[in-house]
Amino acid sequence: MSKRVRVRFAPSPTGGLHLGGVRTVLYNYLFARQQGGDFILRIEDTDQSRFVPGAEEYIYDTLRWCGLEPDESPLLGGGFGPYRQSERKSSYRRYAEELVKMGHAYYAFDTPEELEAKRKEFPNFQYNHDARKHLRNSLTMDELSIQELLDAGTRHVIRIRMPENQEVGFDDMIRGEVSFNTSQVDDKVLLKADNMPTYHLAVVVDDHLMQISHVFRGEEWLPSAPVHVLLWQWLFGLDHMPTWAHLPLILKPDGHGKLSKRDGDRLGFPVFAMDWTDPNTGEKTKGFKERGFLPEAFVNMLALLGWNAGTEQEIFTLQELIDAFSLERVHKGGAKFNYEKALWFNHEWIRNLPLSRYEGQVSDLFVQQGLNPGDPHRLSRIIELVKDRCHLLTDFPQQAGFFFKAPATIDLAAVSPKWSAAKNQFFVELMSIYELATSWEAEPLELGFKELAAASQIKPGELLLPFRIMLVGGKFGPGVFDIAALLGRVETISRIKSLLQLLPAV
RNA sequence: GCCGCGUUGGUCAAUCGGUUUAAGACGCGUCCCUUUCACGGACGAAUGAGGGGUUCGAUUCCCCUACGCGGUACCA
Repeated sequence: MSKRVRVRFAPSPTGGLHLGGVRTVLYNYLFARQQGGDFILRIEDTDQSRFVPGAEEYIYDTLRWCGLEPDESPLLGGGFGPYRQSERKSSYRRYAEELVKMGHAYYAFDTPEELEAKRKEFPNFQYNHDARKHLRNSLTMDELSIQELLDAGTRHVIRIRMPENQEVGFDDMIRGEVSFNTSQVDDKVLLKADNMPTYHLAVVVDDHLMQISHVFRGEEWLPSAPVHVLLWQWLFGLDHMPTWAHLPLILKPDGHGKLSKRDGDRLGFPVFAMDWTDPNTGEKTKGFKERGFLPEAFVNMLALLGWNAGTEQEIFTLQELIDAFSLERVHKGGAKFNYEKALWFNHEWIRNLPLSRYEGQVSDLFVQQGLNPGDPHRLSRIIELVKDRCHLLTDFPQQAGFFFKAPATIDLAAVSPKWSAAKNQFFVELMSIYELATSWEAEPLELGFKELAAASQIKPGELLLPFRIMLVGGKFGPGVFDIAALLGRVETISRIKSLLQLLPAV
């Protein structure tokens, strides 16, 4: 009885993929891998008016970046293709016709304009079992005129004929028993006038043809689930219907409602996985990738948004997620997205991942900022030194820029109020000592510094901050002597000298 | 409006009727460490929407109300 696990992610290629979409991918992927099943990517491009060039490629790129690659897709192919619904167009009509023959669907000749007018007249208008009695469809017209219209090629759609007052329920993996009364759901269009199926027909037909065993989708689909269940019942039999799981939504951090790309702009964090530029409007939306997130952290954070292992573990590798994941532990309620926590996840991953995983990207980031990363070995030491202070990959240039270029801005106010002739003298002497230092390492540099301080009768604490400002320009960064060691003799002395010149004479 | 799904601290959340003074994490506050900023450590503030039941006993089960969200397209 146990059939092979086959799950699918079925996005509509209309723009960038946002958090919620990627999380749906993730849960599909985790389940498939854990169960030794297949993860399929199917492109739901049945709405030709919403075609957006590049959106499909964006999906591939995003899945690749996240490391959530499908087993079958339009690109990869597979035994159940084509994987783009527009290319399966010809296969849908016969199912719709079959439903008409069974009496579960009907032709409707109302034009979109007519229906729009109706909705304007009656705000609560629904094309349901009641309304259909008064509209232009094959239920209200005689056989002959229907045939005439059809023969004449009159534009029409095929609608599902929802039964009256019937309870349709199913067992949701996350929510348990869910049921709806059919009188409350209207006669959804199954086949559009352009012969393309709507989502309702296409999911059912394709999930059947592709032998999908489990469907994980957003909670926004719950209200139309009875349509899908009925379609399964009539077309392929309830025994073959996939198991459903409706995922909770990801909500705005403030206010209310589903998280949308607009919230990102408004609140200053990414919502899409990667940067996306709408080719039609030119509108740019920022992505987590370009913002400086590691895919490991992004995936980890998403997994925990609505699911938890029931243990105290929060940092998970993909493999650990595959092993620990379970639908039973997915929350029912929606989760408000928390960017602060996302930053924390990224910070953890920056600190724990081997440098080799991301030093190339950090190097690129330096180049983008006009800094020359130079020797890779030195770069690694620098990254190692500052990574505790970086929540994002993009924080590195800010946190370590002074290693590659003398500070552009100098926090003079941090030193000048307490500046004195004695301190000035100290640094003049320090330069001579460093000039002659035989070993340019952090420890001996610190030792020389402190011995001189003692000899000058100044507390080292009074001198350390000025020294830091000289080298770094501000009150941040790793230990000063580590910095001096990596900066080298020439640069260190040069920076001491230039600050001394900026300070007021005393 | 109607239908559906939800509701534990500011946020993510554990608890699957009974050693719980209701975990843990993020964030926040205080302190320690650090003669910078972080990291780290210690401590702290902060939670079961309201009302009825069921039960010896409810955060846990049921009902009602409130609130939130979703849906209500020839979009997905």
